[in-house]
Amino acid sequence: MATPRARPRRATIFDVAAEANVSRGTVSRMLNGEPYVSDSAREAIEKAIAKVGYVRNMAARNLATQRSKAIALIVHEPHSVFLEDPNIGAILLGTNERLSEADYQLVCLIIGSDRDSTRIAEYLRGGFVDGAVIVSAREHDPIADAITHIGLPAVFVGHPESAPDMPYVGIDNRGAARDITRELLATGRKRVGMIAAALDRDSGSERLAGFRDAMGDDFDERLVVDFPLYSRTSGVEGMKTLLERADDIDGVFAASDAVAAGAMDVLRESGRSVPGDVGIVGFDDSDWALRCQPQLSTVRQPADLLGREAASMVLELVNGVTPETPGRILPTEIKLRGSA
Amino acid sequence: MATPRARPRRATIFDVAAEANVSRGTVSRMLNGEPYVSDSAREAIEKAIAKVGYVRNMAARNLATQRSKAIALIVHEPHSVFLEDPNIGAILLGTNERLSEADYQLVCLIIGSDRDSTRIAEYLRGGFVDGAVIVSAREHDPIADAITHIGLPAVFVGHPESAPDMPYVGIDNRGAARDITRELLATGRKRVGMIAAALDRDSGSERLAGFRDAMGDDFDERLVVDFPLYSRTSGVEGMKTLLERADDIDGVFAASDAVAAGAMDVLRESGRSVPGDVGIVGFDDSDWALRCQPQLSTVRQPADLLGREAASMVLELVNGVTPETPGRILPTEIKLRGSA
DNA sequence: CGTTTTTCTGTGAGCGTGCACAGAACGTGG
DNA sequence: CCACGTTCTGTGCACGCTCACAGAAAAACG
Repeated sequence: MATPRARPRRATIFDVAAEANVSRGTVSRMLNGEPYVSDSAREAIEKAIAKVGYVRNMAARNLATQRSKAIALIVHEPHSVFLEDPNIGAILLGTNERLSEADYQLVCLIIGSDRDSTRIAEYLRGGFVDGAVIVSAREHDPIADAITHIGLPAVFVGHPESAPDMPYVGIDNRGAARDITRELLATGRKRVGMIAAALDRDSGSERLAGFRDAMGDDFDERLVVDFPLYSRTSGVEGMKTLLERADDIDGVFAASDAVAAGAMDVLRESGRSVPGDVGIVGFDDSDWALRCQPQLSTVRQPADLLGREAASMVLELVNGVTPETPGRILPTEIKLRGSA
Repeated sequence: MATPRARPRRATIFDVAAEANVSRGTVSRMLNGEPYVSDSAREAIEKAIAKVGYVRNMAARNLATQRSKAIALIVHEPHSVFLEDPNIGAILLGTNERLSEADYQLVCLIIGSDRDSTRIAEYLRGGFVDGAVIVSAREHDPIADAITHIGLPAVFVGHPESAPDMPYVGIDNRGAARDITRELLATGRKRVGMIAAALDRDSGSERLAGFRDAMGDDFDERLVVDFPLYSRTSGVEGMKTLLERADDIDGVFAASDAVAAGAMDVLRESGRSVPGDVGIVGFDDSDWALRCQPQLSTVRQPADLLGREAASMVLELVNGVTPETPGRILPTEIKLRGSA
């Protein structure tokens, strides 16, 4: 394994210049795709680069240009949710893909405990990244506050009320929740409840608002329960509570597919059939929806596109383009399957 | 939103030095926790740092020290698997956690298509990262080859035969597969098959080998099917094929929980009961295992610890410590639930 | 063929830090 | 009070690159 520190000195721009019989300036220009490089020089440099095996030293470049060519993806979720919620993974992939195309790097900052919060804030001020995509920010999220304070270009996935002026990309949670609830009602349900989740986030509170919209005068506060997380466990606990409160309940809107899956398991155990006795609808159109028996009627949200779009917006901000609109709303789609 | 490029000049070590009436050298020493800094200087510097709001410029530091304080996590999987396979998320979290503790950053490199492969290799030679953790490397993976060639400190999660000398952390796939298969056999099954997956990876081929070990003379090649991915779809297709080949099959070892879940769905649709008519066991002990009806008997593998351990090993390598053992094997555990 | 414009090239300075070296301040023992 | 070791501090240089500027070469024009 040789001596560990023994990696040979890497070739620099000087070596290339010497090999190609030109100056560093010319090499630099060529590398950055600037005009005014003669064909002969270009050719010689290309050969020299191949010969000495040159690759750019990014630290040096970053220092000189004062940018890092990296964007942070900030995920503020407990680890369990990070694993369970497929949206986060999809957003990550979408963001990563878009950034790769622009030759930027994705740096993952996963905030599990609040203890991490200050460390991350520190990091963001360190010039490691040129911008940030913030996923699943809570209202009054300390990280979000820190970022607006630092003035780092950032885009939210979702639209927290506590950061109204920040650029964001999201979906119409309220409208979609209203629509899917109406679909549920259209199957003739009389006693409809909701298992809400994550009310400290815009997605959670908006979905509840949409449910309320759809229910109108039939809205019954006692048929709404809420939990901190979009998790299967929330669905299990929520459904149990709802059944205790109203055993004649015949419709449930779950704040996410994972929640719905948990609820369905409880219904099955209690001897109720879906959709016969109880109709149930979810939100996300994630893996969970297809794994349920019967498959879940839900709202499809384009999580990967949210990531892509957020990445695009950050890149614009970083390059000094002020976006024409403060936020972008991506379309959702109702997916009717067997569960309601 | 002011002018985009107008972020004020950041305070440097010079500003701190001036403010504290000492020289940059002293500030630098203090920052790096070196000895020989007087208490009075230390105090003055601390105050100055707070006053001018100084944070280290990492680009400069990286340039001077020739290290980046970042480690790459290389995931070579199609996007669908990245989302579906909970192991990857868990490894990511474990790695991230350990690196954070050591003040290193995680840079995610997700290779979806082979097109990315060369780009990533280029990146790794660019000095962006001091080391790498490689997840789910195939045999003769081009990235793995590139890394060994570059001489970048790297640790594999898993142990591809094509990179026998690289440090790795893994589990005893073969032994665990053998044990779980024996559990299945112990329930009195006579016609037992396997839905294998990812035979181009050590985990996949080892699990098949373990199955073979357990079956001994009863091993029947026709009762083994294999698919490229550890996915639910593989389980669905695999189970269909197995039923066609032998409709009296009464036991199945699925190469992962996701595969098992797909297989169970097919069994249910075909009117067979689990574990009554067919016993089924999986591998991973992921979310999937608990979501099945009945819950899945499987092998628990400590994915988060694999990530942690890999991170620890990379950090050692980066700091010039040659690990006493080339690889570390973490223990697995049989989890018996209702499915067999 | 001289002059202006355009294209191309080389050079110096600077980005913010770590590190090695030289030297200052401080105590200690003779 | 001098010599000496220890603790502490300041300075120059290097890291590898980009950028602005000035000057050379080539092209265009009258």
